[in-house]
Amino acid sequence: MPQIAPSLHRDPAPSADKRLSNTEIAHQLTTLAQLLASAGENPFKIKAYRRAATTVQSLPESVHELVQSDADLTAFAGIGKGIAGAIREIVQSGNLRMLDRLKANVSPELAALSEFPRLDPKRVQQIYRKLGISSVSALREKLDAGEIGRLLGPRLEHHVRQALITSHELLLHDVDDIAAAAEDFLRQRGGAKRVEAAGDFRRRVEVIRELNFVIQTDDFAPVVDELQRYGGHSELVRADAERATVRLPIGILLTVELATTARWGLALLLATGAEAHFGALEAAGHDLAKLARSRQRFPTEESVYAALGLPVIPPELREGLDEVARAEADDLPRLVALTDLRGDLHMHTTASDGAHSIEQMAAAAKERGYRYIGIADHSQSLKIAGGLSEEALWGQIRRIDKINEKLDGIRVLKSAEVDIRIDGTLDYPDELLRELDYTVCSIHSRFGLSREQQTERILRAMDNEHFTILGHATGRLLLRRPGYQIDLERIIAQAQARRCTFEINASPDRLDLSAAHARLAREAGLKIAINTDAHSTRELDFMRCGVDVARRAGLTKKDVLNCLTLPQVVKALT
DNA sequence: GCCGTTTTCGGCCCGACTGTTTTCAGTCG
Repeated sequence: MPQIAPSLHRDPAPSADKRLSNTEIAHQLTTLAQLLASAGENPFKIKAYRRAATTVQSLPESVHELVQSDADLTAFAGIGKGIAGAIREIVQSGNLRMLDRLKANVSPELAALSEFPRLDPKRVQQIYRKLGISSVSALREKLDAGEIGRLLGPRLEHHVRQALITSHELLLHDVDDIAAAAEDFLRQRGGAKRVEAAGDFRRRVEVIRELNFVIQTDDFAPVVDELQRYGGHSELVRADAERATVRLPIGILLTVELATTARWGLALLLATGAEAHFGALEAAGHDLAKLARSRQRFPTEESVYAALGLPVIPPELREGLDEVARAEADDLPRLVALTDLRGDLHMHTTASDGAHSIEQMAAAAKERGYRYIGIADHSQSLKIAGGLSEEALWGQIRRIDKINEKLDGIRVLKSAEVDIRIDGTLDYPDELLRELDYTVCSIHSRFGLSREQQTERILRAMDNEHFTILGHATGRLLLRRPGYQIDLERIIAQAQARRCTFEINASPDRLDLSAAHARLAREAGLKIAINTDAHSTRELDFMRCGVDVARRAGLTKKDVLNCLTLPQVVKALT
């Protein structure tokens, strides 16, 4: 079929032809970062370009338009004068001279690698040499054939796989800001009259692939049009008269569903999920599908659940576990809330790898309404994190006593994040551990032990009478690293026998215990701590993420150790 | 290259251990 000549009716302005999306601009910045990395440039400079690229990808506004309207790009985090200039050059000329120069100076295979921002050029060149290949397509073939794993080991294989597959998942904590921006966008640019988040995000699932909103508007088509302009351009994945999905520049999907006032509650419930929850409702004889077919009004979720003869089930519990049975028995838990927390039992200070002093952490905690905090700096064997020597911990104990004399309204508890050594012994002698109010004991080494060995290691550690809380029980890092293998049921049984407990580590990439694990611990009757593991005053705000997990696990404030008052917690810890 | 409750320079972890690709790169917080 012959090419059709461009229509003469169209706007002929050449500069308007190619409007770069934020994705394309960010891509140039990450490509540049890759080439700088290959050229052995200053790592901080490389990081700066990567960070700026992420910022560009996260913006709902079109950076192209921002440049054209002469907006100040340096107002955005991680974009200073230099990178703002680079972005302007990309938008105005379509390319970046520095990038072209660097490309011209490297071999074609290295230049090709720069298209894959997460591929480490050094490691790939190593693979190229050993396998006698020189292209990304060959690399992909070798990966698929299992040769990289077989010849070069699982770690390199993992690296290549991660780098070649574009990530379409984000941590819940990172999506919080994106969801807020998307909601604004839908109201202001889309003209939506009412917007409410649903889906996994509303159920507070720890990793998000798709962001869902239910919206109300008189005209859905302009919303769909506008969504495709999100971040300059967002690819339309699917759309019909009442539902549209785009892929945002940052990688995750955004789905918007139209609802009326009369059916708002039903639409919200259906968009919130999870499928397993609907399955559990159906299995218990609650015919949600019939309600959906009816002409009845369901303006709120309350009205939907009421029609099913049930109280409202909190979104965090809608996973098809025991929530429907508990709702039927009028036995839904009153889930723990952020305001129920009275303290935080795991944080670091400048004594090890934290950014703030004991006094600063205490002041910041007091501002958040806490009555106590526990300082749990790293122990001596964790050199990289500046773990405290025995002498240093003795000194910190004395210092905390002095600080407590001066503090008003908040008490600092003495603790340490004590390494569980390979043989299951703790990283400080008993006579020192005895001086602490409690301990957080964690594994920070030898993740590769077998399930049996790792479990034994923790069980042995719990034999120590000074063991109080198991820190980040599995060591997982979401989207980066699976945890080490443990037999949690045996460890829970030992915790019951030895009067130990667990924490939900609220660090957004840990969330460890997971909701499923926290549920098991709760069912065993253990009181679980929700701890931020904060390394700065700002990270005390991670508590919200831990509370999300606790709620998904069905925890009430009675199940949470640091919902106790100061006298109660002191008693519970002795 | 960015940034500032250590603000216009000098920071932005980094240091010991692990384990096999057996000699240094990856990994822990």
